[in-house]
Amino acid sequence: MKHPLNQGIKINIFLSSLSQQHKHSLFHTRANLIRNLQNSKDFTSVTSTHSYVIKSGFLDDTFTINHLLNSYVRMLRIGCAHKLFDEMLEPNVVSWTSLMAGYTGEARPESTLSLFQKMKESSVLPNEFTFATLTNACSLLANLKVGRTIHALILVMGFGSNLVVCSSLIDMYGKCNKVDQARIIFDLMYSRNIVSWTSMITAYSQNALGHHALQLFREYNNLKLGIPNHFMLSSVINACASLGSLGAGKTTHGVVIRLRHDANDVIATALVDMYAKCGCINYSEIVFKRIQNPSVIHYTSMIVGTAKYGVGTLSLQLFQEMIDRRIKPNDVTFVGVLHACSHSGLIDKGLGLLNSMNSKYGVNPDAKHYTCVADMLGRVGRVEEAYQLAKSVKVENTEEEAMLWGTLLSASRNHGRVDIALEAGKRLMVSNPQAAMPYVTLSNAYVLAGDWENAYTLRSRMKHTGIRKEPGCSWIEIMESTYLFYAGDVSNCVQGSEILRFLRELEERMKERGYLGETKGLVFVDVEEEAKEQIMSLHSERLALAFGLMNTPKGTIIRIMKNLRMCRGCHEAFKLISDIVEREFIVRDVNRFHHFKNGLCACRDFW
DNA sequence: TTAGGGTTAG
Repeated sequence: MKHPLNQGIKINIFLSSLSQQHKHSLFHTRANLIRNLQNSKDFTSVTSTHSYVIKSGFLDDTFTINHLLNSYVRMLRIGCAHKLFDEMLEPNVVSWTSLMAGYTGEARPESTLSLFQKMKESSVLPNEFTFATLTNACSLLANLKVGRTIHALILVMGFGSNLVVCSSLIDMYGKCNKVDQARIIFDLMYSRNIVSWTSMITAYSQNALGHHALQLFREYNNLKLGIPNHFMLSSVINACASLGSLGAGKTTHGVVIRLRHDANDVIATALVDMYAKCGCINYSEIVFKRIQNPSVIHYTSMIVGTAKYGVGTLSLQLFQEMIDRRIKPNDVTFVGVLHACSHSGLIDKGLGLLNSMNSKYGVNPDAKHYTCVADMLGRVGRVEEAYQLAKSVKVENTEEEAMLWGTLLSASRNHGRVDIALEAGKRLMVSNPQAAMPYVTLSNAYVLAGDWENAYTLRSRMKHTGIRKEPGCSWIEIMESTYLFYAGDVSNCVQGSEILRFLRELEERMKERGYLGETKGLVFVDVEEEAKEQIMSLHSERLALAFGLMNTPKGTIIRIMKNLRMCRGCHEAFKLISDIVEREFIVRDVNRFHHFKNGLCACRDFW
């Protein structure tokens, strides 16, 4: 095995044969080359320094070449990095790890893993960064089986207690939805740093456990372990977004401003996303407009936010704006614009975008884009077209399959196509036999078609196989209190009768505007439990909406709107409620934002 | 010199 300091020894032997003046000159040249590489902002300056490296005779110096390799990795030029690596005389652990990190950074985790296989055949031993990089590749793959194999290897090689490795393992288990396993690793760590705390907060946030994420953040602050950095704060903002917790989100934004992280790109994305998910698209817009050079991710975040808010035309305007500014859209951008078209009834526009994705913008449509289009067609009743499209789509994994055929199942239930619902349901049951959604939705499709026998058979099968549906719930946050509504249960609501009265009024007004929606659900008094549960879920969401209209600022109402299944495919209903909101309920929050802008709301809860 | 963060359809 090579000594880790081999390259240092080699250059020292070489230097010992040189004059003092020459040695000094060489060190100076090398330092300059490395500084140039570290400061490189574009590919041209890296290639230019590369040619100096060759001219100065440093091609055999592993330390310098590692810097060059890392610069290519930073510029996302993995081909150049790999070529350089292949030409290296003595690649060390940093060279191997840097190249592996490069492949992971370019979303090619399989290449990272196969490179590791080659590394094992070499005489270079992996270190903690190699295992952290490998673990990251497993996170990207979201492949728990491979991740566990790497974890086992980590334990065998004696890195099981390493700080760097443990932080990456927490992240990996979090991304594989094994948050309990992540917590076990976190709890067993001998020492932790801000990275390990952030990894655990992120694991909670990404697994819909926002309250746990915020609790851990409070713990970090109470223990006075240090000032949160932008990594930690962006994870906390994401937790607020996942909770739809506007209050906590604003408080964290206050902290961000106080700690002067508001100019950070990733924080800005998290804030745009958080405000949009909390229904405050106007705040998202304020944050967005302050970003000096918005990237494709900033634009995409705004496009998705406006799409979910129901203003598809604004999403399309933003899309055009980014194209005009020569910002290249990516695959997620197209998910956003297609989603916008779907939720705003802009069918022709959506189909046009799908057809031009590749030819005009160089983005290949894949299963997720076709799912958006199937949804778009399904919403307006073009279920047959959606079905034909779905059959032609090549899905790469069960998640994509679930999204595509789940979309078809909902659309066919809503439009009375029991035949398609049955096929979609069967596909979903085969790919994930434990999922409750296909049983419940297909059973509802049967009920809607008057086929009680099949609905009953399905329900029995569900019961027999022990598949249970978690009760649906919705929640709203009013003046720092959270109100939770479980499906079919309004017992915790003190203003129940008032809400019901308002709900009736709202329904009447919707009917006046032509909304036909799901009112027929209310006659399902004798349907099977699961079907009733779904209907009651809808009903409780309406209650939540009514409650929101009476007590909450516009933002919260719109967040609830986002969740309201009753508004699916009904642009008119959306407009109606938006009108009501615009007229009656927006003043208070605007004033609150005035204070917030001056940083007065910062640190109230968390510090 | 190598590890952590952002946007995603039912």
